[in-house]
Amino acid sequence: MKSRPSIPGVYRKLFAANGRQHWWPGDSDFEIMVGAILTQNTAWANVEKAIANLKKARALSPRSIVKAHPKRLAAWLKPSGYFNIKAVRLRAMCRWLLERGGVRKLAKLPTHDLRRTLLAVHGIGAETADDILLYAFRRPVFVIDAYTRRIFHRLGLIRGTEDYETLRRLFENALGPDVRLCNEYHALIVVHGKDICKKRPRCDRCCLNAVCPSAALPRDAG
DNA sequence: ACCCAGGGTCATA
DNA sequence: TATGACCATGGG
Repeated sequence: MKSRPSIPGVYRKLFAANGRQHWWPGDSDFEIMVGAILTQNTAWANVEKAIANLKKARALSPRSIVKAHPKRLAAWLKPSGYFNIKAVRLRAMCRWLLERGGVRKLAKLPTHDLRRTLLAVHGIGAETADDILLYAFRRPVFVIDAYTRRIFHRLGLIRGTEDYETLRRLFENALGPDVRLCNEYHALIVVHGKDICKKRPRCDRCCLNAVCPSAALPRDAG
């Protein structure tokens, strides 16, 4: 007898199987924001190398990045891929920080105002903005990523084609405004998402087996 | 030699 | 609104 999946129920399973993830990795709120840009469609291991380059050059600050030569900035970012584009995006984010008086001042804004101004920055889209809101500004925001869509589609809770805001509200309504919960939930999804509902899933070994309708099927029928 | 990774922008229909 | 091209490195 399987229990029906739910958004809070999936969290309990993920947490029970994997424990706390201690996210977001980074030594400062600014480093978290830099990581959020650099990790766009990019493996985190590559992002770490780029951030290490910035640290070694003592360039991990808004001022250093804005005044650095574009060519040199791109060179530091090289290991993270898309380095020309990310150099532009990183500069845009740092300019925004400086113009707005820094993280401390921005932290006074209500969440929806903070999101609006973040989304106005070139290179910051919905997911990156929410990464920054949740992990750098500690706002109760649920981040929707490709793993979230795939896993919850597989569980039969969503169609997977809903737009970003629709899914974000769905999750936030189901969870309530809980920073700790949003933080841990998204971290669990990203860190363990690769092993869940991937092609030819081993449903018998998946930690969501007990709540996954697809797990009862013989093969990959999802 | 593929395939993919903690997306976003821009052009086109 | 909704696809598609493009960006680019590193690990499996």
